Amino acid sequence: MLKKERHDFIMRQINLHNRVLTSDLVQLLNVSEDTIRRDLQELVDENLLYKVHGGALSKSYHSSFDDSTVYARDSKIAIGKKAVQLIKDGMVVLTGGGTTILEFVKLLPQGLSATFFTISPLVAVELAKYNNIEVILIGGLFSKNSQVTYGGQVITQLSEIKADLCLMGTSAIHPEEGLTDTYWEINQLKKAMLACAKRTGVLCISEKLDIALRLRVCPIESISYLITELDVEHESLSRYREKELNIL
Amino acid sequence: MLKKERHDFIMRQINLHNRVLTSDLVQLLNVSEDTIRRDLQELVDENLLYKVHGGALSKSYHSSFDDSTVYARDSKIAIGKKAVQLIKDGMVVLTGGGTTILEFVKLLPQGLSATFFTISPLVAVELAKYNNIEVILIGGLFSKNSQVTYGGQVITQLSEIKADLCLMGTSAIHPEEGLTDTYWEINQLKKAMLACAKRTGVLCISEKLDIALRLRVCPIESISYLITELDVEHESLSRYREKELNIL
DNA sequence: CGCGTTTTTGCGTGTTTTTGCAATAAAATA
DNA sequence: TATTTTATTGCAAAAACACGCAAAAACGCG
Repeated sequence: MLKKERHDFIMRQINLHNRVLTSDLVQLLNVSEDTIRRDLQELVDENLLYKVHGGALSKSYHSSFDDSTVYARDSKIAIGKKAVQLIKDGMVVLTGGGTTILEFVKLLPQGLSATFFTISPLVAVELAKYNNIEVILIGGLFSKNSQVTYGGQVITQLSEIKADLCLMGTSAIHPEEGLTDTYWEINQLKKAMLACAKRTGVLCISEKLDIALRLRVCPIESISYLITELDVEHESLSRYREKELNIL
Repeated sequence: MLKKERHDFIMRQINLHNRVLTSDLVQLLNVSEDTIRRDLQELVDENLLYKVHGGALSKSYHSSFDDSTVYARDSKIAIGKKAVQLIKDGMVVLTGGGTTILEFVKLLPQGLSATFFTISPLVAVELAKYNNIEVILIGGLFSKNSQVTYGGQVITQLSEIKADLCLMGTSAIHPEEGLTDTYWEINQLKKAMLACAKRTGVLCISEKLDIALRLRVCPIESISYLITELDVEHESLSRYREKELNIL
């Protein structure tokens, strides 16, 4: 293998996973540690990555580290970790869009082998970083606000899918009113998504609890899992515990 | 064996495997290392490949390790500016993916009112920033390498579209061989894209000129506009000027 | 044809690049 | 602190490379 090819390989790994371990590269590329170290040093000289003890980091990673632009990022990561537990090898999963789902995707285990349908381009791009995940992007009109595809075509395609699990973010959830939304199109979309999955998980930061908006998506009983960043025993969730749904 | 034959052989190997080792060529062609090295140097002078220690690499093999640092960004912006001139209010445009297209999208005028179909999630997200552009994302299997949707479903959907203009990036273009590609799926995809647009523009940085890969997408005559970062009168384009296509 | 010129090719020689190893230093971990 | 893991440095061997040279072949032209 040529040096340039090795460099390209390393850069691909870095851009894919934002980080790379020297020891992993040694195995993957089947060369000595010294060679990898020299490679990394040369890439540093070309200003393409950061070198740290044990491996290297992507440059864009550092800039996206102060990515505090994502509102309540810590909470969303906590939710993501819980949601990951629902995913098993071989599953067919349907996801919506939103920053919470995005954080969830970033937390999936590397080796996971599964099929993901999604209406969110950004989620698709993130999912594509996993080698063993098949990604199907559902196409249609693209919403400027919610950054997902919507409209009749999307709903038609959804009707042809049978997923094991549907994961979606939420605008509002209420113990009596269930899942609600403000926009007609998004409302229709969520109904269609619910309809094609055996079970549904709702990812919901605590501040969206106990809110009801104009349009009803589904009653609370239609939801299988409610996933928040709060402890399962937290009192804010007491009124949801009475209902027939699993709280994570 | 004549020198020209050797050169052709080397280029075939390169386009087939994206790389070639000096030592392999020595064996295959049964000549001395020096001859191979001279050959490679001459091919470099003709701008047909990259020479590296140990062999040579294809020019089209510019692995997508550009996340933050888009390769040849200036050139791509120059191309984008030219491509923008083709877009008029009310048009229906179909675009592929790739960094060149992405730069083009960023350069569109704010007020533009048009309809864009695209197979690239990233392009869709970028297009969504324009208020008066309707964005339709064509869904299907999502390719981890090229970051676009592909496969039967995409092609079916494309067949239902009638676009005024199709804009695509390119892996390789050659005055005689036309547009070519390495992967079957992408090849099929590009054919389908061409078929549904009245006119086609190819965005092509100059280093992709005069390269022919394994699979033919279309002859050069099927292209309406060739858009490079070079001046229209540049000599590298002379062999394309003889053909029936507009050069921007 | 003859003769000078150019092109092509391989060889020898010295240089540079690449790579792994060993010894030592530094950092992380327990 | 002790131990393990990771880095650094210098060194040496192998591989790849560049350059000049010369023989052979191809070419041009009177």
